[in-house]
Amino acid sequence: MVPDDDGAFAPTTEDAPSSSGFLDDGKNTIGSQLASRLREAIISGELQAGSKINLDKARKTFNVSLSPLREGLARLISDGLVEFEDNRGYRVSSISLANLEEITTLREEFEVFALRESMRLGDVEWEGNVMRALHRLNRTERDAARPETLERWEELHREFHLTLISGCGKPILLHFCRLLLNLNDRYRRVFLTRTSGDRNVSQEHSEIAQGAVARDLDYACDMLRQHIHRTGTNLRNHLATKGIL
Amino acid sequence: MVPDDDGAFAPTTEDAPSSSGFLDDGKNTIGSQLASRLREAIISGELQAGSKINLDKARKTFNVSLSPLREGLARLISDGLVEFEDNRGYRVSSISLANLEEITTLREEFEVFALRESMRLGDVEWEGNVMRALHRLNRTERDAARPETLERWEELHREFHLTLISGCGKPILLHFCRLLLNLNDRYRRVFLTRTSGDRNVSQEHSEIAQGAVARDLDYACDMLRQHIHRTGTNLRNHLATKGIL
DNA sequence: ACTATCCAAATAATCGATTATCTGTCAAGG
DNA sequence: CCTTGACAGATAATCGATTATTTGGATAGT
Repeated sequence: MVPDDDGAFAPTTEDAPSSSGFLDDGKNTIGSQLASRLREAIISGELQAGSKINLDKARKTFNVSLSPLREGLARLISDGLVEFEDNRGYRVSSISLANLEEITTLREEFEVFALRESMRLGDVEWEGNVMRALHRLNRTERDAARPETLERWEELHREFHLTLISGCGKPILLHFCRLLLNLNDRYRRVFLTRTSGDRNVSQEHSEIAQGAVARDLDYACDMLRQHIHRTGTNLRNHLATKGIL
Repeated sequence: MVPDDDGAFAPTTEDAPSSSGFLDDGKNTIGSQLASRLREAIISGELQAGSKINLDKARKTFNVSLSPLREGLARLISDGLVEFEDNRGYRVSSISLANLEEITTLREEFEVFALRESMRLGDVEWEGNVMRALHRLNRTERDAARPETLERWEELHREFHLTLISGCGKPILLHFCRLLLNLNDRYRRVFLTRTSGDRNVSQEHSEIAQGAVARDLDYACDMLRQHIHRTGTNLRNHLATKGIL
């Protein structure tokens, strides 16, 4: 289905976008399952940024042995969500204004570049995937009162952004973007439970998607850049407000 | 020394550039040592691209237990040099024309961007580091007959490129560039034991470095881009010649 | 011959116990 | 009162053995 996944960074344990999963989707080994659970725990803020991860406690919490625990943590290192130091153990990556700003800047650079390449190279199937992802996202409500809707929305939002750039034919670039999206999502999950009033995010997504399938390179790229930039600005404000320097 | 290493991707086990290492430089745990040895084995081509890594054999070869072996391999996954699949084990990342071309393209985009940021933000110490790295590189000969000189040159070359962009103040970006450099170096180590006749690589490096410290943004970026592009072209030719599709 | 099914060897994943390293605390010496 | 060193508890790293999964080949059925 995906055309070229030859070299490094072939998708390792990412979720398959397609809906009809009749064959088991990874999640096989305990290590994999742990990676997923931990990833969710970190991105959702359940595991506080910067906090140390005590192996013994984690082992008991998840009822597993050290080996798969380390295995799972190792993957989160690749994702940039966990840091490690020899003989000093693991800790959840810390957050900071500088970190957020770097993530935003790099997303503007890389994601926009990837979108441009997708528009240049993407086929009809890619277009279809984009429109589907857009539709599913826009039909999903975000209700701050019901956490499960937030989770669902986050999932579809992530899916939308990844689908947009999925036509670029550059696995490594996709890997980088996926990673940046992970890091970015944590900030949003933690600091932003609702959209700032002066934005119509659904419309922003629609504009990007429509520009993309119409191959209006400059327009779509510009819209995406602004979209990312606005989110960055909003997050920065909330970060400042809610206390973290 | 390095200004901000706050968020994700603080340097994990990278080699310290400075020469006078009076305190132990990481390399502590067996896992770390293994990661280094395996990285060198892969980049040098000793471990063939695409080949499967049999845990049992590796365990015996290196006289270690599974735990540190997996630990080491996990790090190489972060480096993009090893791939992993649940219940199917590890294998050395394969090489391909498409992969090489992506690496080259991304280096042109990211490394040039990082250089521009370095010139914008770098301080005098950064300038000094660049000039030192340049000097050390240019004073080192590459003799195809003596492998140890090649290794030494590769190390200094890598160091030079990383130093160039080390002033950008963006740890994540640096991480990405380091990764791309790793991937790229393997191609060079395997396919290119000497420089193509029509190039004066030392001079290319000098031009980039001098443009950088003179803060001549456009010139330095252009030189770097060309430098990367030429290497990509050379590698592509050798790849085609020496048989791999 | 061709496919499907089952078995055994190979290989990966996990566990529980052991060893090595670190961290904080307290006492002795300056 | 501050520094230094040693101890003990906490924590991380490693090991060897055990369990689970995959793979290749032999066998039976069509």
